[in-house]
Amino acid sequence: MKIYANAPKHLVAVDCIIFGYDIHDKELKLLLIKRGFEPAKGKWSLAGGFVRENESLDQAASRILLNLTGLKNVYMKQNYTYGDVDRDPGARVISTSYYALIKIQNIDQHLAEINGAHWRPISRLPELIFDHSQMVERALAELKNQIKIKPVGFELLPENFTLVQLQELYEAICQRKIDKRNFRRKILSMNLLEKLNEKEKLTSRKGAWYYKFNLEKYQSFTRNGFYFNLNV
Amino acid sequence: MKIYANAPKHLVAVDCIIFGYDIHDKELKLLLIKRGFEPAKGKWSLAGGFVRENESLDQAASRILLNLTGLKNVYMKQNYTYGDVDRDPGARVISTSYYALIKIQNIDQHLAEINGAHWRPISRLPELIFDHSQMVERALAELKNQIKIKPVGFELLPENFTLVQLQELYEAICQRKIDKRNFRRKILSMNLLEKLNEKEKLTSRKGAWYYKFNLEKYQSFTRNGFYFNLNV
DNA sequence: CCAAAAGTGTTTTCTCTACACCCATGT
DNA sequence: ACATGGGTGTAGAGAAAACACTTTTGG
Repeated sequence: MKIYANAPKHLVAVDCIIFGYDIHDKELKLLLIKRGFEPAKGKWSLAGGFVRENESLDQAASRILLNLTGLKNVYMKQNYTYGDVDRDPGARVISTSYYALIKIQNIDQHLAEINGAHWRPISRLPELIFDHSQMVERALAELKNQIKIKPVGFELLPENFTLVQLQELYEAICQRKIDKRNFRRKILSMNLLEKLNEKEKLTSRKGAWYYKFNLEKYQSFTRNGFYFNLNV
Repeated sequence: MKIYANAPKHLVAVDCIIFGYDIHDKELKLLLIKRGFEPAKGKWSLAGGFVRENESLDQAASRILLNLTGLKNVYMKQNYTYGDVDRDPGARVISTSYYALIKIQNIDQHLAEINGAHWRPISRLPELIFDHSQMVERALAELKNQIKIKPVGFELLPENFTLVQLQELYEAICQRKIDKRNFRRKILSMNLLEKLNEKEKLTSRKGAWYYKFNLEKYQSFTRNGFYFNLNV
């Protein structure tokens, strides 16, 4: 039962698992920061911060991401709240994790550098402080699920992308090889992609057609009971 | 970036969405309480309470459930954290919701009564305080997903149950009619149910065989890469 | 013997998977 | 002309869905 007076108060933080995808080396990456203060100074951690008096958790997460990357209006999703008493050796801190999907090429390099942020491939992460590795694991598990049932993969790609690149993204996240013909049939049959009159010519002589995701179509299909489903 | 000193502190609460299932009227229910204090005294709400200094969020949720129902070792799962600044008009409170699946017949009636707790069918819920309706909605959505991919339905049934009862539970949660033959074939083919030498004779002359869920089998199958999947 | 609920198989449809060759182009 | 990556269709297997009658037994 809630009794407002005399109820204890707690430090509440938000930690951001910032995913990016590099179309060139075909790897899913995390934006990590070198912690600049005690405890655990110099160790790798997620981008985090305390929740202020007059901001919601969502706002805190957006603020932290903005300060680190200069990005607004990014796909972010709350993931889990970590509340063990001793999870942070500095003090009792309750922390809610959010994951963000960003277009890696859009971030403000200068800002990121100032804050000691670095991209690290998900397959070779350094040791992280506290329970941050667990946060990453949980977020990655959710991303793997989400990408099959919601068109969130496009948040990680440039506006225009080729079907090869899209497939490589799915392979990087699902960590398995996908059949090219089956993949293309499935994604194209949803009618969510718009074929552009332009080719990507850097990686092959023939060139690959660019596509882009059509959000309007997706939203109108969704209103009619359509469900995204890429069962890869 | 975290700066421990001078960071603001917040009231942190836990709210429990307590699901129960009545095999007789075949309805999914919620255990709600009449709030005994201001603000919103006399209104319906979820069971909640503030997180103490020396307990984790999980422990707080278990404590609240125990105090209300007398039950321990119940299936509980964290669902979402609600952090809008003005969600509680009494003060700024950040609240993490947990849902619990309990066997309705096991609760301590006396304790529940003292605390003003009442079962209400999910289909005809009263208006709830604050954002509690939203909490219920989100928890129910997750339950609908979970019940298809994890054997959590059994948490809501008595130890021994008939296949008819199990199907009715699925129909109540998924809110749709399920084909009897397909349902039985799927659930039995997983080899998780043990047929008992006893019949339920109250609802029919022929009687229906009792079954029980075999947790050991489930765990050993799970270790071998088996996934529960009742695609209803 | 009849009412009421439990229990039981088969066919059809659809979805998923596996698989190999031609195309376009820059050098 | 050839090397390189892009693009394309079909057949077979397995899963899901649709469907109706028989069994049991208390009264």
